Amino acid sequence: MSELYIRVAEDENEEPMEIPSEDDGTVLLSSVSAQFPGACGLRYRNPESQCMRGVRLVEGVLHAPESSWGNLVYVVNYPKDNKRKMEEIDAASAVKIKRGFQKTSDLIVLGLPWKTTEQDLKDYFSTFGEVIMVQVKRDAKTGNSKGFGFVRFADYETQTKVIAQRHMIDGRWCDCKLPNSKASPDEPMRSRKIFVGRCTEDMTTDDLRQYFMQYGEVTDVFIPKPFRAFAFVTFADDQVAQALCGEDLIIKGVSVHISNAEPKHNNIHQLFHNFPGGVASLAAMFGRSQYPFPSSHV
DNA sequence: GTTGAGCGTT
Repeated sequence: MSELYIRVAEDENEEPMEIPSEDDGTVLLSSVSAQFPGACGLRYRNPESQCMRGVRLVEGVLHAPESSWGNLVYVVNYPKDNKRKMEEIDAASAVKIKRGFQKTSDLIVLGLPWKTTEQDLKDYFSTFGEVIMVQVKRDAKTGNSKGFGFVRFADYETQTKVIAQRHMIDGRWCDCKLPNSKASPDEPMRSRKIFVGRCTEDMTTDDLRQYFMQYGEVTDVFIPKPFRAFAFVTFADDQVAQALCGEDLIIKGVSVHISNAEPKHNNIHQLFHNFPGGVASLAAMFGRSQYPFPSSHV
């Protein structure tokens, strides 16, 4: 065995990544595809001919050219048909990859004693792993607990463990489940704009812009006034927006829910949208069987 | 000041 690692890149000009070789000097294709999902082989530029050469691949094992990998940078091959597709998948999952492969989500905690506080929840769940968010839902007026809350863990393994068992919290058995809010995932609208639900009043457009910048270029942030607990964020790239849909993100310590922004209605629709009795009574007033205004999109 | 299956001020 000559080297421990070979240098692999997606492109000759990209920064290479070191991929481990096996004891016999070969490199497993699986080692490559672990870092470059979808990879089906390697190639390199032959220093003498300046032509690209393929690396021998036998049953998932990549063999060094001339018995040594040398100091060359090897370039990843993707299946021809899938190349475009792979790029799209990469872009769409870039957000998730940045954060790690297993995304955690908020868990609903059912059956909490009325007296249980967020500190109690945090203390209890911290025995399982790092807790990054807790909430106890309360009546806005009285401040009384509604007997349920939410918890979010840093690691997916923790989440899995917590869901799998019942929890004795302050003398009551409680259940942790994936909330219904994402049981029926909204879809399929390739918008560059996302709906940010469960915003709090202290979130400014700057806060949101600063936060969402990490995922891609933000071209607009809109917060309805007066406060309505949601906002819209528009990205330059629709794939960034799509990749975020369905996720719960934590901004200023609170969990916001990302979904597709529904197509914007024009002013006349907005005006009549909350009409008492609904659009049916409106239609009746207009002597028609249907909502009197043509629908419009985006 | 109560309660005990559920689902987070779109």
